Amino acid sequence: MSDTFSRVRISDIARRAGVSAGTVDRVLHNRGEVSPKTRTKVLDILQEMNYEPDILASVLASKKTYRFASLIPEATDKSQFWAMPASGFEKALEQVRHFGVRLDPFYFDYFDKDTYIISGKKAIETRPDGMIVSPTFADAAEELISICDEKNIPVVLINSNLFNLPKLSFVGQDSFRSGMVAASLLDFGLPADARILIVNIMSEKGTNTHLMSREEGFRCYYDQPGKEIHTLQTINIHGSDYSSLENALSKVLRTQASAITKTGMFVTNSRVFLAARFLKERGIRNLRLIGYDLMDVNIDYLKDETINFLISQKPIEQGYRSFMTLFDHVVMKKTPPMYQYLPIDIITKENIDYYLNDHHTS
Amino acid sequence: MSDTFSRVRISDIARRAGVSAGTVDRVLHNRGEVSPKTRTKVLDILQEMNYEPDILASVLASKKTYRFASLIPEATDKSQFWAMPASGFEKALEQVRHFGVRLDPFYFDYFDKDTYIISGKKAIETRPDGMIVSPTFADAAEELISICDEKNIPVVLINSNLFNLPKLSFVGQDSFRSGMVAASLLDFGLPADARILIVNIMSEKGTNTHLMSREEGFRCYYDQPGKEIHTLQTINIHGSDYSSLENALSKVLRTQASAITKTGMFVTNSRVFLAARFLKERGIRNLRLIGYDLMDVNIDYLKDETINFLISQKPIEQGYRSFMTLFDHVVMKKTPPMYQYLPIDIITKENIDYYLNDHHTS
DNA sequence: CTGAAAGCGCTTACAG
DNA sequence: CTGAAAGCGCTTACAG
Repeated sequence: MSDTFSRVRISDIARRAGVSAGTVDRVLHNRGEVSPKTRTKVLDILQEMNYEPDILASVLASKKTYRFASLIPEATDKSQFWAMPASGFEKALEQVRHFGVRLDPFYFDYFDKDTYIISGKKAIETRPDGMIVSPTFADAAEELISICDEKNIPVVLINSNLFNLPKLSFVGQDSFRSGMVAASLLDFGLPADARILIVNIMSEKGTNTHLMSREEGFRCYYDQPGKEIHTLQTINIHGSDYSSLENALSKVLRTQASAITKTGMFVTNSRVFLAARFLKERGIRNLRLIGYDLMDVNIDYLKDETINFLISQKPIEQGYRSFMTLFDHVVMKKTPPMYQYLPIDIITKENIDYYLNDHHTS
Repeated sequence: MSDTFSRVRISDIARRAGVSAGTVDRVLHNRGEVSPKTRTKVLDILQEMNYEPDILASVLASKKTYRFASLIPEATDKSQFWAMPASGFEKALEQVRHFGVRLDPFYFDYFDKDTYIISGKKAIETRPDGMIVSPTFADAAEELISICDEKNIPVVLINSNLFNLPKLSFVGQDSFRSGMVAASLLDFGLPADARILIVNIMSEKGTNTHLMSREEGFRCYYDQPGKEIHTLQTINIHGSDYSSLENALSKVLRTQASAITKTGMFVTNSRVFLAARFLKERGIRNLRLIGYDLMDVNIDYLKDETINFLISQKPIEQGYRSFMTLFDHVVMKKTPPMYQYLPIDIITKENIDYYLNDHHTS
C-alpha cells in the first residue's frame, strides 16, 4: 500500500513521451491546446507508468484558493443545535487550511423563509467552489440548489435530505430509523401492555418533517410481528412553550403513581427537556423517557435520570463530514457516496461524558 | 479564522531581520550554527509577524519521509478484532500519504509473549519515527516502551492503557465505564429483584485486565445509592471453548422459563456469542444479554435478538486515531492529549447498520 | 499546438 | 556563524 506512493513525476512522463512538462500538464487537466495524437500518447504513458500527481506540489504551485460557503440556521440560545455543525466546519477547516481552503458562512433565521432565500442567493453570488446547505425550507432549497446546479457549484445537503435533487451528497441521520431505535429502547425497558406516548412538540413556523419520520419509524417498530403490544398514543403539541405542553400532558398523565412505571414517552425532538420539566415538577418518577439531542438542558435531565436516553444527531460530525466531502471532491477530486448516514448514537447518563467534546478527550 | 492563513513567508522574515532565508530556517528548526544575537532577533521578528510555516512547501522541499511502526496482535479467524485497528491505520494512511508517511506493521501472537518481545524489538530496530503499541503483555510492553523512550521514539498506546509510562498518548476505551454502561442498560430492562450473571470468559494465556475493570465498573453501578438491588453473581470461565461455558452455565441456569425474564447476563468480552449459542440451543428466550464487540457471530445473535446490546470498542477509530495522533505530533508538531477515550457506543439490532462500515455510508 | 523559463515557500548542501 | 544557489514536483504565463 505505502509503496504505491507517487514516484513517477511529470518530467518522467514528459521525457518518455518526448514532449514537455507543460504539455503533460495540459492533458492532465484537460485544458485543451493539445493535438489529439500527442494527447492519446501522453494519456497512454500516464496510464502505463501509473502516474499519481503530488498533490502538495500541485497546491503549492497553483496558488489557487478554494472558497466554500455554508448556509445553515443561525444558532440561537433557544436552539444551540446549529452551533455544532458550525464547529464541525471549523474543525475540518483547521485540518486542511494549508490547502488554501476558506469557508464563508451564511446564516438565516430558522423561522423565516425570506431570510433563507436572501442569504442563499447572497451565498451563491460569491460564486463559491462548493456549498453546504441545510434544506430547511424544501421549496426554497429546491430553487437554490437548481441555481447552484446551473452554475456548477457542488452542493452538500446537511441534516435533512431532499431526494431527486442535483446534489453531490447528503450528510445526516436516518430519522425513520432513529425512531425505531427509540422504540426498541422503550420496548426493552417496559413491561408488556405498557402505555406509550409519542409527543410531537412542533414549532409553528419551522418544518416538522423530521418529527414525522421519527414517529413513523417508532410506530413501524411495533408493527413488526412478535412485538409485545403496547398502547401507542400520539400527542401533537403546537408551539414549543412550556405551557402548551403542560396543558396537553396534564390531560393524559393523571394516572396514579403505580401505573407510571408502565408508561413510556417518546419526544420526537430536542424539546424533550420540556417533558422532563413537567415530570419533575409533578414529582412523577420512573416514567421511561427518551428524546433527542445533547443540549445542555437535556443533559441535565439525563444526569438526574429524568430522561433515560437521548439520541444524538451527531451535529459536529455532520458539519465535519459535510465540509470534508466538499474538500475531498473539489480539492482531492474524489467522488463521495450520495448518502452519508451518520450513526444513531444512544446516549445515557453513563456514557455521555465521552460524547461531549469534539476530540473525545479527557 | 480563515484569515489567519499564512501570508508571511520566510523571505519576509529574512528581509526584516537583515539575514538570509537559510539563517531563518536554522533558528526555526533549532539546528544551531546561529549567533545568539541573530537568533533572538529572528525569534522576535518571527513572533511579531506571527509567522506560520507553509507545511506543504516544507514537506515538498525536505524530501523527508516518515516511517511509523505498529505492534498489534495478528488477526486470526478466532479473533477478527485486531483486523479493525489495522484497517483504521490504512484509512488514516490513505488520508496523509502525500506527506511522505509510511507504516510498517509488526504482528505477534496474542497468546505468546515471546513473539511480542521479538516483534517489538524488530520494530524498534527499524528506528521508526513513531510507534503504535498494543500493551498486551504489561511487563514486556513496559520494557519495550522504555527502550523507545531512550531512542526518542514517541509511542501511542492502543486499546489498553498502562499508566506511568513515557508514552505520547493513549487511545482506547474506558473499560470501567463501559461496565457501568452495561449495568445501566440491564438495569433499565430488568424488573426489581432480578438476577444478574456476570460472565468472564477468560483466555488462559492472554491478559484479562479489561474483563476485570469491566466487571468492576458493572458492580460499581449497583453500588450507587438508590439503585434497585439485584442479585449479582460472577461466573469465571477459564478457556474460551464452548464446552467450558456450557458446563458452567448449565449449572446456574436451570431456572424455569418464568424466571428467565427476570434474569440478565453480562458477558465481559466479545465471547458473548458463546453465551448466545447456549441460550439458543436450550431455547431460553427473554433473558437479557449484553456483551462486547461487533464480530460477525455476535452481530448474527444481535439481529435475531438473542443478544440485546453490544458495546463497541470502536476498533477502527482506535486505529485511525492512533495513527493520526502520531502523524499530528511528528509531522504537524502538535501535542496530543495524554488520554483519548473513544465513545462507548451502544449497539442494537436497530442501529447497527450505521456502525458497520468505516464511512457510515449507505 | 508546443516548449522553455520562472515561480510557489521551504530546505539542503556548499563555500566562505 | 552566514549567505547564495539549486531543487522539491507542479503550474503559469509567454513566446513562438
